[in-house]
Amino acid sequence: MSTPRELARVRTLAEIRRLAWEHLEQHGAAALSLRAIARELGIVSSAIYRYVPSRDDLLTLLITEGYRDLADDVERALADLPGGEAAPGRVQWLTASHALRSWAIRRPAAWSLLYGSPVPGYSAPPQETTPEGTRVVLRLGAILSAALARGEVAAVVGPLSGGPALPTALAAELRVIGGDVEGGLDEDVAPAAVAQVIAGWTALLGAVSSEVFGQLGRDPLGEPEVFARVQLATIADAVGLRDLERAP
Amino acid sequence: MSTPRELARVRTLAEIRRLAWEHLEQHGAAALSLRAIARELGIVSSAIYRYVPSRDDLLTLLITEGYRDLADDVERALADLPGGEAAPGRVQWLTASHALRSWAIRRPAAWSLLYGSPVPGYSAPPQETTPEGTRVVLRLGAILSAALARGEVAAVVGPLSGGPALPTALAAELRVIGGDVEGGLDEDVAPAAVAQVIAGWTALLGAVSSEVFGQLGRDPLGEPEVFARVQLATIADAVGLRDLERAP
DNA sequence: TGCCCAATGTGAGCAGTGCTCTTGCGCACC
DNA sequence: GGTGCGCAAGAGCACTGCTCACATTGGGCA
Repeated sequence: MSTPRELARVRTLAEIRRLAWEHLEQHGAAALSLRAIARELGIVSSAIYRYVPSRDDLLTLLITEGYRDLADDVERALADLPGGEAAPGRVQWLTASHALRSWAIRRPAAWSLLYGSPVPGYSAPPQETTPEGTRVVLRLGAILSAALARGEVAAVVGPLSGGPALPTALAAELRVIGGDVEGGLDEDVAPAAVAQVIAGWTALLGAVSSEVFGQLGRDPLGEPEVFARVQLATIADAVGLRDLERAP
Repeated sequence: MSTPRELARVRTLAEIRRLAWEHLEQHGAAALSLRAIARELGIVSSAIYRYVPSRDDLLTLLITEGYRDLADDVERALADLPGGEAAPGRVQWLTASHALRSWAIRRPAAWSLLYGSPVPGYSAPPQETTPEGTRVVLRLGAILSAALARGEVAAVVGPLSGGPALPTALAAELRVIGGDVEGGLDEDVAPAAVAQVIAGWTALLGAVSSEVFGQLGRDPLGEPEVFARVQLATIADAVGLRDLERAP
């Protein structure tokens, strides 16, 4: 292994991915063109199929790479947090939220690819994208579970008290994570907590997507950073994460 | 006016819109093909340009039509509400939320067109889409404003107390609506309320989009209706709308 | 060192797309 | 009853994904 040919091959493949991202950032997912990539690579259009089986496979490649990069970013931000896992749950959640948002702002096309409307005629193969794609949600779930176990979460509100059972694969995974945490999650509280995490997650997706996609009008607010901070803090509130410094 | 020719023209245009929606529902926005529509219309491909200037103009047409249909749906649901404007704010908000969601479930491609990632190379002309596109948010803002004036909204939480000013066109519009309501909104509370509405709105977008786009895995929960109800109720909670029957 | 064959690059070609242009037909109006 | 305008037809351009037969070339083995 690592013969010159294989080395050249991975180099070419990396260059293809780089050009593909460049194209994606400029022209959007649906306009991703293998021919254009081949052209910029200085190669005839058909030769690209020596490296990438099809356009859809390239998309899958980019999607998993995007998920991985995003999750790495979030986990890096959490690792840089003073106190680490011992930091207050709300601080961890907000750190992850802001890492999520700034990644999306930095790479709007990538965000669009991961969390925008699905590319027509293409659906990502779950067995390849799911592992990387669920890392962030699961991390958020772990954060909330830990905070819950430490009593940092306000009482679950409204319709969720004694809420309905939510049997789902994601819920199961989240409950597993909850089980790993000191104290774990007893049966009464777990379904509601799972619902809270998912609700917070979809709210995060909505807030970030609205900003990235310009859904609130182009440059809706004079102060995007301030507004984003308010939005993300509101979501942290909605999830029940108490601000330990303000309200003891 | 209404000569036979003009009549035939509007009939053909309506048929084009119908076929376009059909195509959209089946193949997605980016795959919308004028040639295919012309083919199904029994017309040669170039003839379609007598009716629709370009593919992008057809998209604009569909987008405004979609916004209008959605807003009409929401307002119809609110009009059918027993009590009408006098109904509790939370009931009105939840009614609008569920109308929004079921419209999205019923017309996923339309939802994707309106609130998904923007179609690359195309951006909707704001002067044509904005009026219809903001009807639902503004309605939600009016509902929250009214509820606020009637004291049905829980104290604004966390970081929003005395929150930062949010000077924006949307905020201005929302404040105008608030001014129409009995009692109006005084300066202290308005910015926070505006932030609440926008936060609730983006959360709604996120929740609905996650469900429509299958972001939580395909068929994530065994009981989609139950889960949606919990999600939407959580958002109503987050916005601060109190459940008058449960917690007086 | 030299040779073989697999890995890679080439170019033509098929079917599809959006869009433009010229040509000619037929209907509606005067 | 003419006739001018609205409309359809068809060819054509440039682009896409993808396939296939063929040419080239360079790495690894004898």
